[in-house]
Amino acid sequence: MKPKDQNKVEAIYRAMLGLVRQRGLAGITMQQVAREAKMATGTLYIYFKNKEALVVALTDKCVRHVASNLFRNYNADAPFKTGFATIWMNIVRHRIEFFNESLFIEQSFHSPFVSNETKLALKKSFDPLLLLLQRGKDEKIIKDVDSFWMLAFIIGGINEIARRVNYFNRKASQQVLETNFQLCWDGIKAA
Amino acid sequence: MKPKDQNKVEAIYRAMLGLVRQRGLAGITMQQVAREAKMATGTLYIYFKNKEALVVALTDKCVRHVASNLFRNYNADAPFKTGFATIWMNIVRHRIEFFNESLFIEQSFHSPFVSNETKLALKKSFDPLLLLLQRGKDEKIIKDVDSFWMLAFIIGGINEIARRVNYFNRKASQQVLETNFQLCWDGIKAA
Amino acid sequence: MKPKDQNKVEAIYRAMLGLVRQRGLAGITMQQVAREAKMATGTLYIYFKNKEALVVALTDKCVRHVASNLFRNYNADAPFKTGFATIWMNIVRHRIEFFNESLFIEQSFHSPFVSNETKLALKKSFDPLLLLLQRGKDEKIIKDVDSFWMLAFIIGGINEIARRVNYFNRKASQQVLETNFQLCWDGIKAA
Amino acid sequence: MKPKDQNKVEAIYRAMLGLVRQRGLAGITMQQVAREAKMATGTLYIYFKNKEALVVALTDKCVRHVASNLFRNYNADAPFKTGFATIWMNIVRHRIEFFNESLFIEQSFHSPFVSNETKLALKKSFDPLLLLLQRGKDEKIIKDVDSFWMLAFIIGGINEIARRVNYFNRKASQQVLETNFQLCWDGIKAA
DNA sequence: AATGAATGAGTTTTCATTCAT
DNA sequence: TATGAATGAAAACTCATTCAT
Repeated sequence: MKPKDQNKVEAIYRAMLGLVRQRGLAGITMQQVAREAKMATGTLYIYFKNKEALVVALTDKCVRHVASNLFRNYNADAPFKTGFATIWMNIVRHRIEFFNESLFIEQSFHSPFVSNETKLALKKSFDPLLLLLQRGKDEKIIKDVDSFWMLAFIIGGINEIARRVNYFNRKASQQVLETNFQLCWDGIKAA
Repeated sequence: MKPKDQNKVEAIYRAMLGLVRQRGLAGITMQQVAREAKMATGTLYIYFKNKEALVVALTDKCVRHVASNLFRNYNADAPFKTGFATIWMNIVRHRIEFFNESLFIEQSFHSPFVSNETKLALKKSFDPLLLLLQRGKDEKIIKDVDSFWMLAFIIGGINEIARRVNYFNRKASQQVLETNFQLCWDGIKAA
Repeated sequence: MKPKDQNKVEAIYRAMLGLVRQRGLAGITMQQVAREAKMATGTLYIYFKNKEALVVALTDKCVRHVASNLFRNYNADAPFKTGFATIWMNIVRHRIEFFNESLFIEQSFHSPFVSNETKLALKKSFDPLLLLLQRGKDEKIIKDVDSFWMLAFIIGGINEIARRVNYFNRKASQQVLETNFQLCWDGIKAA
Repeated sequence: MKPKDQNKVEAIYRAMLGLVRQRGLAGITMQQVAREAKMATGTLYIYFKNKEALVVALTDKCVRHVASNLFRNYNADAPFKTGFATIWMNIVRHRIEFFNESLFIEQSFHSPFVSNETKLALKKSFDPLLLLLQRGKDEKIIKDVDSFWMLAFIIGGINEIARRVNYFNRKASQQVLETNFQLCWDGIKAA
């Protein structure tokens, strides 16, 4: 009586994420995943019906992971800048630490597998930030710019930091992050 | 690779770029490319030795395309802000219009095909911008922030604009671009 | 410009039929079929979407083949016994000569692939015989037995002849067939 | 094969027989058998060395089952017709009731597992009937037709009755059986 | 003995590449 | 050159069998 092993699922996920970075999502073979996760190919199919199911499940997990981290320690009652800085730091740290997950999400969103539902879920996880931006605009703290584009500005900068940390093997010290936050903040703050 | 018929080559490139967006680079088959380019599979191999050669050639082309557009109309002798705005607009317009090319570059950089040389070439195409940023810092017009991270800030915002235009089917009017430029400018300009 | 090759389809069918006899339907691998048909495995998939499609197509073909042979040379206006003998001989000869097809039909009917439609088509191909039996009963030439069971009696005997010819490697001479027909005829004819 | 628990063995046999009808012998997986027999896959291997051993054992059992039923209540000293009718009824009833076993025998005979010995055993189980037919011929009660073909005629009709009862879900009443016997009898009886 | 997850060889299917036309 | 059927190596997936519990 051997129960299904949650560690195996984790190992499979870890293997996928590691490989995506090297080969790109569709360049990955199930054999590679199995080898990387130290199990037989057949075992993958005990845990996932097929490759598509694996991709879908991992995408969902990554999307939920993002959502669960975005607003950690965020207090909606704190002053605007405090709240915004908290979220900004959350996102940038998540993106850096779990860069492979972001990469995986991006790639899987370009595969024919992932549902619009999942795509929407990712988008909706940013809603509280949109709410906060609205409040900032109401309080005249930040510029009165369409939140869609302001979010682009904020997220874009963050993404690129994470990308560079990972691709150019740079360390993002607290100092660096604060400097970068300053650029972002000066960009959005009301004149 | 005997480009007797340059139209065919273009058709193949166009097919690749269109498909990458839908399926991701590695999800593409040569048959799909051929069908999309309205020719027989065998014909692809008249123009390109194999799939790798096709990916490499297209990557090179896209990288050269970026480089050739970045500094269009840029006058190194103009005032800093004028020059910077010119470049910023060049990049954002290129990224929006040729979004599929950017996507392709990103994906092909994750494939085992593309050489470091090509990757470096892309990086180097931004050198004049780095030069300009240095001048801006020297002239105390912009903040004294490591150009590596300042570039991240600038490019990140631009990337995200292009992404949103394409994924959310938004129109980026001159108005929108100027507003976004303002955010960026306020971010980098010296206090 | 090489057109799809009908000979290939025939070769595949022939290979399948030959193999079914040795291994049973589900014991056949696509590789075996390909080897037997003297082509590469991949080629099978040019002609048939997958194994199931191949089985279905061949089943249909065999069923249509039976139907097309049952009533060859049959003249509905001839005396009952003449007509009946014609059909009886048609069936027995078809079953003997194309024994592998019968075998294939039987096995594929036990697979999860084949539609009820196909099964019905086979059943319906016997309708003219049922009609003839009815006439024979009306004319008091044959016994007044439910045609369903009378058909069982007729067909059962024929099947077993074909089986024995093939399994025991016996020759079914005209003489033998006539003797066997006599058994059948004496069975059904009115007292 | 340690038949500690005969119930398990029976359950496995029952599962096999049920599945063969639906999927065909070679379409059956050990997992399906296990599920159907309400036990774990591993358990099958406690009772049978491997799949082949299971098929062989069940085939033997089915063949022995036929043999044991053919001549039940048969009295070699009774008049010919009485004896023949007894056997005919035995066979038809066995074939109808244990149709899945007949099916299984037929399919397993087409697999590479079953030995010629087993095939011969089945054939030999009909010997007493052949003997009886010879007596009938000697006594001029039945036609002087090669017993090989006369048996084909007799068995063929029986097989088809069983097939139709099972495939068309028809009930074979005593009445129906007697009618069918009459067809057979009229076929073989001397002119 | 019983279980069912794990294994990996074997099968089905795909796809880059070749080749006859 | 252009075609697309043919090829066969490689990928996805299955399943008989084993093994730790």
